[in-house]
Amino acid sequence: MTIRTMESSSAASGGSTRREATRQKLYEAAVTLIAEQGFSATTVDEIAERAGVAKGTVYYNFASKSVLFEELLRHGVGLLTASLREAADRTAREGGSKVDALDAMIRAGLVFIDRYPAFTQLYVAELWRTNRTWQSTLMVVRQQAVAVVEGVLRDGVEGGEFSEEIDIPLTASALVGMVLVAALDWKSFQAERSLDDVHAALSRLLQGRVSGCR
Amino acid sequence: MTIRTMESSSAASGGSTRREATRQKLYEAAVTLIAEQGFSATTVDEIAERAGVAKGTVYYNFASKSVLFEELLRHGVGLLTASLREAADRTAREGGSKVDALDAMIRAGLVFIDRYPAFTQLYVAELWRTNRTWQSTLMVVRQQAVAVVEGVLRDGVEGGEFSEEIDIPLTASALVGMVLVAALDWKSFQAERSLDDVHAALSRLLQGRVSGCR
DNA sequence: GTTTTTGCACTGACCAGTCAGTTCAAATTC
DNA sequence: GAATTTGAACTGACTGGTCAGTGCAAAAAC
Repeated sequence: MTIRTMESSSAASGGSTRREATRQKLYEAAVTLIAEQGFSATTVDEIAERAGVAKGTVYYNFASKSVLFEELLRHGVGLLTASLREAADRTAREGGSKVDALDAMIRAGLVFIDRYPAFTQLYVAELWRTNRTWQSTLMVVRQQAVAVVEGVLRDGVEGGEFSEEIDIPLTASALVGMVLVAALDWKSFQAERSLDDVHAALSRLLQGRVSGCR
Repeated sequence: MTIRTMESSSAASGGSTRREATRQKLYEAAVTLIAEQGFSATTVDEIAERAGVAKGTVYYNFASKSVLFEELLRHGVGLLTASLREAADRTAREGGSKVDALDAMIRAGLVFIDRYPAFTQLYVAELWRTNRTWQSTLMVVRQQAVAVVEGVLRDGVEGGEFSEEIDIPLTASALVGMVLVAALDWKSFQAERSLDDVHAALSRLLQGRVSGCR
């Protein structure tokens, strides 16, 4: 058991120290490797090599391989949550409806996945696992993101825009799933298509315009 | 290089030999362990122990750990595809519309995930990875399943039931994602809810009845 | 002069895959 | 029908390699 005192004392978030730059390089190296191969199949030596640092540096900056991964997860989902919230808020500010807000969040989700496909991949791969040390981190972080969608749905029901009958958590999950899977398939199997294209298809589905909306 | 003559001569499919029973036990042991921990983190010793056989038996029945996993994938997705196709065919036979067919397939998907949650979990975790030996197996098998959904969409467009504007592969992905993520969240976070409940929520979403269908 | 990084040798646990040997039910022989 | 043989199925101790994590002295960065 290594002693590693206070990870967060000096420059917890967004610091511009040298250390922060090294950590960023390590995140970037780890994210692609773990997305490709999975956590267990990725070695610390590989991560260090891809980041262009010595192995010792990894352990100078993170207590362990798992801790590196956990902080990576927190970091990534933090970005996503901020982006979703920003999309919802912007729509509200501009006086859009709640469907507009959902639509804006779909786009924000697509933009995120477009920019960080490896992170998304890795996140999906770990999300429903059990018995892993970082499970609780993952749950917390998931809830933060899903809560944004649920909030918009709740507001929509209260404002009379959505049916009272809808099941908020389940509908939120389903919407997230729709975007997630469509986007991952897009990136994996038809990477040449434009974001607007994908967004248009998902919008149509959201608004029930597939089956003519009888 | 071990010599392994004709795997399939005597009782290739559904045979009731002792060997077949052992393989089944190994599949069942492997699927839960790999779903929980991932492929690399799961040891062959663990699989053997949970299946109640000796390690050597694993290697008597499968050329390697990866081969065991690949055959497990093929086996599982085979079941899913058959079930989806059955749902689509049944609806057609009974004179249902294409929306009815999609709805029946959503239910078939939920039933499958309800029965084999571990398999689903493991499948999702591996699907978008790259650089793994079983990647091609996974792609083939994925396409079989998605093709069933695409087929129904295509028929629906031809028959005038769906808009000509829809993007078939993307919409199919999105529908699959909707069911997949909603169902995994259901199993992981609100396992007490009934299948009918979940199905109702997804039906509503499919038919655009969320936003009142203006 | 303090913080951070490097390079590298080392350890101990763990694990995929191997192989010589065992088991036992069915086939063969007498 | 009792004795013997066969071989597919199974066993588990063993091996060779891999990898997370350590330790530390010296260099570099600030």
